[in-house]
Amino acid sequence: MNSQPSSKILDNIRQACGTCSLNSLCLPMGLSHEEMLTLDQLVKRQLIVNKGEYLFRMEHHFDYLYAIRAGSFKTFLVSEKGTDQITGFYLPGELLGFDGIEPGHHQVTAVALETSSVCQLKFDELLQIASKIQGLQRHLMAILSQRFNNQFTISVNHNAEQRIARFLLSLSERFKRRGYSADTFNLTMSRQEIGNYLGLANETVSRILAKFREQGILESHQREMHLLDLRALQMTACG
Amino acid sequence: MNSQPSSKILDNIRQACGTCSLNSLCLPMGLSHEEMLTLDQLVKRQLIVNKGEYLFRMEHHFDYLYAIRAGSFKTFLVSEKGTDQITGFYLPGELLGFDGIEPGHHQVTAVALETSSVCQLKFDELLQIASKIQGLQRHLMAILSQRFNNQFTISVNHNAEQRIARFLLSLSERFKRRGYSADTFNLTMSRQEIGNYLGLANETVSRILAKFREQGILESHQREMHLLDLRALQMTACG
DNA sequence: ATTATGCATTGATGTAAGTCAAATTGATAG
DNA sequence: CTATCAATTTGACTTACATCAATGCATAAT
Repeated sequence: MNSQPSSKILDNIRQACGTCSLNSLCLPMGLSHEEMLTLDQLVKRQLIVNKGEYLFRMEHHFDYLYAIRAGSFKTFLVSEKGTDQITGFYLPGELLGFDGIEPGHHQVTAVALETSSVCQLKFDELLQIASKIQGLQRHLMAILSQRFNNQFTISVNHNAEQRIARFLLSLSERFKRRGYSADTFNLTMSRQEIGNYLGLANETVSRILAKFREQGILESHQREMHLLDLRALQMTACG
Repeated sequence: MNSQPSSKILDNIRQACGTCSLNSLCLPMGLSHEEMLTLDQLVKRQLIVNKGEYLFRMEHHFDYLYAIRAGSFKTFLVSEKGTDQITGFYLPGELLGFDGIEPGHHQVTAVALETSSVCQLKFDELLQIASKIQGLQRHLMAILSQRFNNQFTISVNHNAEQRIARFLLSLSERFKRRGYSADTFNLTMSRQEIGNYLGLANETVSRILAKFREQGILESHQREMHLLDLRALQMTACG
């Protein structure tokens, strides 16, 4: 089964992540800063995905997780009658592909929203390492559990305003954690895609953003977002 | 740190699960049938929770996962303005408590919907064992990933009929896997609770169940459910 | 520049589901 | 057996958001 000894695998991962500025986000508990110094295997594990291209497709075999180095992705599932349901947006430093673990093939399709760069991590190897490294195993489960919890943050019992406020705050939070501005960013998804994700019509998204502008909560032009009053946005999110 | 050697811990778990008819559901990949024969530590790890009692509470410290032996639970979070949001229902053979992994304290409160019996599993010990047993680690992640995926099965882009149809099918499916009838079962939750979970008013739940009755899709009286036409229900679920 | 093409915005109208209210049923206690 | 209380059902009315439609802007292609 495991032709590669796990210490060798571990070395490869160390090399791959050593110089990545995002390593603390992908696998924060797993590998100490000291462990990650060399980089020669990095390029081998790196992948460029152009805008609109698939990273993986629903029903295709599951082998890898992907850590986003740069860019962004959406995942969606295609329903019985052919309509898409967007299930998530993914930003730099975030892991994606977990949806394939169980039946062994992906439950969703992942598409790049802009030209993006990802690191490919063989899931089996990652698990092997996780069983060796204190905290990594737990961290992977934490990612999954948090993702599940957050799903209810943007949820069925919230109205359109609250959903959009929460969506913006979620993006803001995530950009901030990655060292980007928490109040000024470009959306890489359309109104249509936001609406689909939140269960709203794109017109509703547009109207509510207009309302937020009128209220002085934010400025926006097309996909440029500038949040002016995070506190007010939080109040709106709560209702 | 680990005063107990992991082989000792493993023995305890074996003993706890050896005679439980649900072991194949809780930890199917982890422990072979042969491994689980003795039972003397079982009672120690078993817990009875009466209807309406808490299994764990939001913001309380996270240490344990719970495997349901009998009964059922709901989990909910309390929003900023004090309203509840039900985040899940849990049936025999299912694990709950994962919500606490990340910040180290629970994100939701778990309440018994009827008198229930659960097994308490120390999460740290479970992880220790998972790193030893081929497949268990992966299985735990699979549970989490599936749960996340399923969240979109009952989702924002579906109307009231579809949500309720999907909810019933989900219950049916889960009862079936546990060896219970797939078409006849008692709901342990109120219309109010179903509505809260699905983002609908309890009146809407009531009305749509009435509609399903008229259509001959099911018979229901209070909380007794008898699904007559699973195929039709599936069609409704898809729209 | 000029036309195409897709996305965003804004307005007018319709509808699914929420809210409010009352009636019915069932469970529990006295 | 009757009273009480909660859950469910059903009806009348309201509303938030969807849908349909038209217009305004961008970016890209000619």
